[in-house]
This record gives sequence, C-alpha cells and structure tokens, in this order.
Amino acid sequence: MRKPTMEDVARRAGVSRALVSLALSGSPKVSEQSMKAVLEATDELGYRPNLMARTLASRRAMTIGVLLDDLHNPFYADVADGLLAAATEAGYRVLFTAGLRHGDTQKVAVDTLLQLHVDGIVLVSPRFGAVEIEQRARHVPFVIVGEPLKAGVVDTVNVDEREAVRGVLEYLVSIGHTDILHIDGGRGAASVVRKRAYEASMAALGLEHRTRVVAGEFTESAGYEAARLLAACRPLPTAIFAANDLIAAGVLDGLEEAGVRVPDDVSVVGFDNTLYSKLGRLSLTTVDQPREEMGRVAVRTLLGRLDGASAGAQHVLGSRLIVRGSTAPPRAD
Amino acid sequence: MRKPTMEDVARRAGVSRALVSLALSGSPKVSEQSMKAVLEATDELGYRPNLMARTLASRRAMTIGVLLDDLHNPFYADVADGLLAAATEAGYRVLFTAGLRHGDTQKVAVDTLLQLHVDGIVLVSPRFGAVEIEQRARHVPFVIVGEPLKAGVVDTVNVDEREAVRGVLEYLVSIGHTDILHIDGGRGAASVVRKRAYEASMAALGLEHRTRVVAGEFTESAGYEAARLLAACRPLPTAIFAANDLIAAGVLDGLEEAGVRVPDDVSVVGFDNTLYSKLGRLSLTTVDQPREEMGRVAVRTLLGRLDGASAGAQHVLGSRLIVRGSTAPPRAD
DNA sequence: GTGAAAGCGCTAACAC
DNA sequence: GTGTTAGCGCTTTCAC
Repeated sequence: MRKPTMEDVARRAGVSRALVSLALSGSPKVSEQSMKAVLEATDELGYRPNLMARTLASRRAMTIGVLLDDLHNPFYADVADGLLAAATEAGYRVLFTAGLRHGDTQKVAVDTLLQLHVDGIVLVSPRFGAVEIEQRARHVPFVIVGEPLKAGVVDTVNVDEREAVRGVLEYLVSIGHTDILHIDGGRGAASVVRKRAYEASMAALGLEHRTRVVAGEFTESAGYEAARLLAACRPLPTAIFAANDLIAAGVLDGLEEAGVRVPDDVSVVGFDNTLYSKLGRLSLTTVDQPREEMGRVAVRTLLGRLDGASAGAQHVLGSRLIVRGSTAPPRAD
Repeated sequence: MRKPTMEDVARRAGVSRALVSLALSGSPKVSEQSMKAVLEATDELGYRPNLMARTLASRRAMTIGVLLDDLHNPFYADVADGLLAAATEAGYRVLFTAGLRHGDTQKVAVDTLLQLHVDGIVLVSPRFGAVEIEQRARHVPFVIVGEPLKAGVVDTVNVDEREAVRGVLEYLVSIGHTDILHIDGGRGAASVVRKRAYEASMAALGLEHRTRVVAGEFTESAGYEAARLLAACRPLPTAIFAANDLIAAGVLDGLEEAGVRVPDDVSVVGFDNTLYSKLGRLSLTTVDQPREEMGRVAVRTLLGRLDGASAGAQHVLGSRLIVRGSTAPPRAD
C-alpha cells in the first residue's frame, strides 16, 4: 500500500527521475518514446505526484485556501462557487476548511491553511477579529469576504452594508412603517455592522426613539426563538428586520406558530437573498448580494497580490433590495 | 514576505534546528530556557511550521480529505459537522474540496486530495462511478458516505435506502394513495438506488402499473420545473415522492404557483430531513437520516483502516420517516 | 534529450 | 539537553 514515487516510475520506465519530472510537466524536450514509457509506467502504478514534495521544491503551491464560516448557510455555497470557478480558470486549486458551528475552531482551521503554506487565503465571514487576522496575514496574502474590516494588510470584498440597510429601512418607512425592530446576528463584526447601520438609519429617518434591537445569532432557531418571545409582547412592532435570511425564516416560522400573520400583522425583511428566501411559501423580502461575483472578485484580488499588487484594496459591490411577499403596509389601526 | 523557517527560528533563539523541532513538539527533554527562547522567536517571527515539509519527513499528514458533493445542500453540512467533530477529537485535521455544481470537476477535486497525500479520504455522495473510485483507492483508504456501492476496496456508510423508500410508500399506501409518482435525482448512483427502490416497492405493493418516474436532478429548480409540467397534466397523481428535500421544496413551490394545493390535492414527500423540510411554512414529510452520525462513523472507519483494519466494511445506519403537513389521505373523488 | 546533484523545510536517529 | 546527519519526494540548474 506504499505509494509509488517518481523513483518507481523512473525505474519502471527505464529513465531517470529528472526525466519523469520533465515528461509529466509536459516539457517539449522529451522524446516521444520516453514520454510514452513514462505515461505508461505512471498509470500502471497509479502514480500521483506528491503535491507536498512538489510544492516544497518549486515553492509554489498553486493552491488557494478558503475558510467558510458556516456550511449550513447557502450564502457561502454561492460564494464558494465563485471562488472555485475563478480559481480553476486561473489554474489554481482550492482547499476549503471550516470550523465547527460553535466554539473557537475557526482559527485552528485557518492555521491549517497557513501551515499548508497555500499561496493565498480567503476568509469568508470569519468569526474572529481584525487583530487575529492581521497577525496571520504577515506572510501570505489574505482576502476577507463579507466582513467589513478597516483593511490595511488585507484586502476586502463586500457590499456597502450601510447603504443596503438604509435601503431596507427607507423602503419600510415609505410603505408606512415606523415601528421597526431589528434582530441581530450576535457579536461578530458582520452582525455589528448591520446593527449599527440599522441604528444609524433609524436615526437618520427620525425614528431614533423607535429603535429596538433583539439579540440573536445567524441561525434559523435564533430567529424562531426571538419570534416566539416577541409574539408574546404588546405592542408588536409593525416590521421586523432580521440580520439574515436564516433568522428571518425562523421568525416567519415562530410568528406563524404564535398566530401572527405575515405580512398582515407584521412585515419581515431578511438579508442575503439565499435560497431560503425564495423557497416554498417563504417569499421573503430581502437584500441580494452578488455572492458568486464576490467569490470571483476575491480570487482575482488574491491573484493580483500574488502578482505583486499591494494590500489594502477594498472592493465594494452593489446590492439590491428584493421586495417579495413578506412585507406590506402596516394595518391601519 | 518570505516565510520564516525553522532555521530562522533556530538562529534567533540561538539553538539548533533539531532543538526547535523538539521544543515545538513539546518534548520533555528541552530545558525551560531553550523552550522559552524558541517560543519567543516563534511568535516574534510569526513562524508556522510547514505542514508539507513536516508531512514529507514524518510520512503522516494527520489530515483527512473530504469531498463534499454539493455545498448548496444542507444535508452535507451536517455530515461535515460530524466528520469535523470526530476528526478533531482524534487529532486529525480536515480539508474539504468540492467540484462545481455541474460538469466533471469532482474527480479533479479528489485528485487534489490524492496528490496532497492525505491519510484518508471521505467522499460524500460523489457523482462518479465505482470504477473511478476504486482505481483511486489503491493507495489510500477511502470511505464513501451516502452512495451505496458494492464495496470491496472501500468502506461505505449509508442508511438502508431500499427500506427507507419502502417505508415512504407503505405509509402513503396506508393512508389511501395508489397513484404515487416519483421525481428522481438524475443519473448519479444515489438517485438510481432511490428510483429502483421506488419501482421495487411499488411492485411489492401491487402498484406496478401505477409506477411513474419523472426525470429530475437534486436541485430545487428541477423540482419546480417538474411540478409546473405535472400540474398541467390530468389526472394528477395523488402523491409525489421526490428524491430529496430540495426537489420536494421546488415541487411545493411549483404546485402552489399552479394552484394545486398540498396536501389537499396532492401529497408530497421528500428525503433527507434537511432544514428545508422544517423551514417556514414548508412542513415537509420526509425521511430522516442520521447525518452527523454518518460523518462520525465515516471518520471512525477511516481511522480504523489507518490502524490496520481491512477494507470493505458496510455500515448501515437507521433512518426514519417523519410525517409532517405535506401528506394527507387523497381526496375522495 | 537525458542524467547528476543540490536543495526545498522538516523529522528522527544517533552521537555527544 | 543539544547538535549532527540523513533522508522524505520532488523541481531545477547545469553538464554531457
């Protein structure tokens, strides 16, 4: 069960190691005969070049490492598609890591990538802070997606969250809402940005006194819990702005169970335009981010860095509000 | 931007390379003083041991490679959680790869894993055949999850799909359905197994003449399309058994748009008990697989192989039917 | 065209 | 306790 090495291939093909190396990298200065012998030996033995040895010797891994925050959230799947497509086109491999949903395992996952000495690292919505990121970004280019950092040593790819959130609130106000509550996504930076944007927009719209935030987490069950609690309080808000679609989906669930109708009694807005928001009878008003494109831009940025570009680029892509069936003017009572 | 090596650390700490190696692996025979010097040098330089070099020298990667079929399907996220948890407990890292949703990129993804010379590989619902798998499993242990192969050189982890499908059909028949249509998931083996099981169960229940299969794919949009087509045909089946929850969710969507009510006009059953089936107003009758446990068993099996166990184990875990609101007795007309 | 030899960053024997 | 040495499997000059 010992894995065949280039030495084995060379012996079997009756040539030297160096020639095998040349042959496999498609060098033009290998005779047809040798080429054929090498290729034959290669697949008779089921030989695969050892990427570690190759990387060590050539000092290029041709690999991009990606940390995905949460495999449960389809948002990341689309970003991953974009990453994968762009990397593949450029001849790079992609290796994904993830932490467990709870706890502090994401940093460990990134360290794996770091230790693998991949050529560059993309963090998709990491749940740890700028300090820890920057201290890791000393020797390899980092691109952060979906986490609005005050970039310096890293590059970032985001939508303008403040503008997106303001768009949501302006829309809700335009159809008559004033009592708009926010369910946030926890202590992560992404959540904090949305919460701050909510607060700022409420203030800008003259609704500072109506500002209400319920603490949540980026999961469906957090939304469900929040909704169950809210449903028991009077007065109900006339609209709920959830920090993402998963939360919003949970909210719809919880409200329905409590006999609160959407959008008749309460309007609900999500964020991300994931599959969830379109699914089944959900029809969720939400904010669309160009997820795949974010992945592609991240890879392009990384490759740029590898080509010598300096760090600190901040790519801001456009988002748009998608109005569906979960929002309506408030009841006139 | 050159990455610091163990040599750099050694120089800075004023000791030899070997001692750094010992210190970092926590050997007890390193003086406190040296230990301190090494640790200091290590984080002043931001040093990370090069996993490639380490693996090359020690011939153990302490890493498990995992191919995930589709990041969009939350089923795999749960399996991944189980894999990650079990591997971490055992001191192994996990590296994930994925192919693009369409095309032939999965094999490339597995080849990356192979070339990395990870200690073992888990394939979660791979979309390529036994031949290609076995030819890759010559030099490293493989465990296949969610793909019922006639194992030999690989191990497998599955639920008894035939039994699960029969359970679905027996339930539907028991509440009065006889006209039960199946939407399949494409040409992959997993889909074929479910389709065959559907056909066999229909026959066993004396409903051979009612057997009807619509070709699909494991996506929501495939379900949606199928439903739109079906809705235009008369007579409608009284029940639809979709090959997974994504398809079923799409079916619900498509039927609703066409004015067909569920479960009043048609009952719908999915497969996987993913988040989708519980979400929002979906309430889908479905089959629950112990997803996380499947991941854990896969890792345990792999570690067993690494410990010298022979290949060919076939783990069959239990599944159960979850009845929710998308099924009811057919209308009496 | 082809082979010999050095070296990528590390571990593991083995000396001292 | 600490340093020396020989590889791990490969790429990459540089001769021939």
